[in-house]
Amino acid sequence: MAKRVTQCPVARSVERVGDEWSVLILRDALYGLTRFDEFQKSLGIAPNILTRRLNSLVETGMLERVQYSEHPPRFEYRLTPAGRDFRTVVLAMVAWGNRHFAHEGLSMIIVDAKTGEVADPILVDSKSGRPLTTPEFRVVAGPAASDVMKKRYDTLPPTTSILETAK
Amino acid sequence: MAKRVTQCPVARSVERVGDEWSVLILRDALYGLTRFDEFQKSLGIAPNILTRRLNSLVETGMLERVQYSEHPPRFEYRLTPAGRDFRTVVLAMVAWGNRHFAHEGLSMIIVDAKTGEVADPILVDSKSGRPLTTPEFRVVAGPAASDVMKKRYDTLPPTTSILETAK
DNA sequence: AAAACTAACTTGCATTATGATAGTCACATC
DNA sequence: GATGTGACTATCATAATGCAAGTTAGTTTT
Repeated sequence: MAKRVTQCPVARSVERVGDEWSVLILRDALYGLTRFDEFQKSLGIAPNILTRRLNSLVETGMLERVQYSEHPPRFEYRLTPAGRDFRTVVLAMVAWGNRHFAHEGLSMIIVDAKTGEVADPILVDSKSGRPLTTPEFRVVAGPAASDVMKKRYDTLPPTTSILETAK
Repeated sequence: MAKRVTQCPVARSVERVGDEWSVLILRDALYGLTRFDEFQKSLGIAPNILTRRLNSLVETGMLERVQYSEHPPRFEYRLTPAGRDFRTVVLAMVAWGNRHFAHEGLSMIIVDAKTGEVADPILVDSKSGRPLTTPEFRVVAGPAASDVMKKRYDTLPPTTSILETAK
């Protein structure tokens, strides 16, 4: 895809993790993997592709390449704060995938570390605690929105919008 | 990427929306777009690519191709329940993007539709209302997990894991 | 001290996907 | 009859991905 100059936070996310490997690499990094060959074994990815993806994740500020041994020279890839916070998106994917594509039962769940009770992840407003469902909450242009973004997200959508209104 | 047979809900999500356009198409569909040329104009995507992506989203159960006019024959792409629920992942991306890549200010925000107050989206457990942060919550293998998944997610990670434990 | 091993990559080349442009087809409207 | 619209398909150049093999800098084994 051509490089885009966009304000949309979704498009910006896609620029960073919008290929087929980056999300899986970050999933593994969030799980605790840090080394080149760990990722390679876990993902079955070709080494040249892994190199490219790791470099791009470093460039976009998701990972950091850190030398952890001088003799021999060895490197590991550590999550940056932004990369660590990508956990929220991964967990949203886990929850969504479990809701719709786990016909033979759940193979991955989120549980309370102490009690072991299964958690059911939903998005809420941190202040009010209310779930971010439609039509109670809307997506609108923010203070720094460009004219294009304003035009798009401050007017009513062309047809019934799910981001704005329940169908 | 080669077709994978995996249980991981993250990988399953990536199979469906792991290319550079699908997430943006779904973003637009969630906004309310349904027609071929609406997507084309909005995204600036080549028509042959759009055809392929729409077909793949229909195949994977995210969209439905529905004829809304017989004379002339006209079609639109409607979100399935799974596609509509993908809103949760998109909102997680919006929140994450806003937290880390909106240095010049927010261009897209989620607000209370009535009061207009800005919402701050976080993931919580729907039952207890507690935020799904580490180390209070862990990701573990579920009842339908394969041996590979069990081995991976029921044992302690190789190094400190963010999915499991705070760094 | 040579041989094998490990981690982290490159290089070369075939295959596949993407992207730009142009063209098609069934209608509808002027 | 000419032009317009919606939803594409076809062709071909460019770019990305994938596989296999090779490289480099060291460490460990025999």
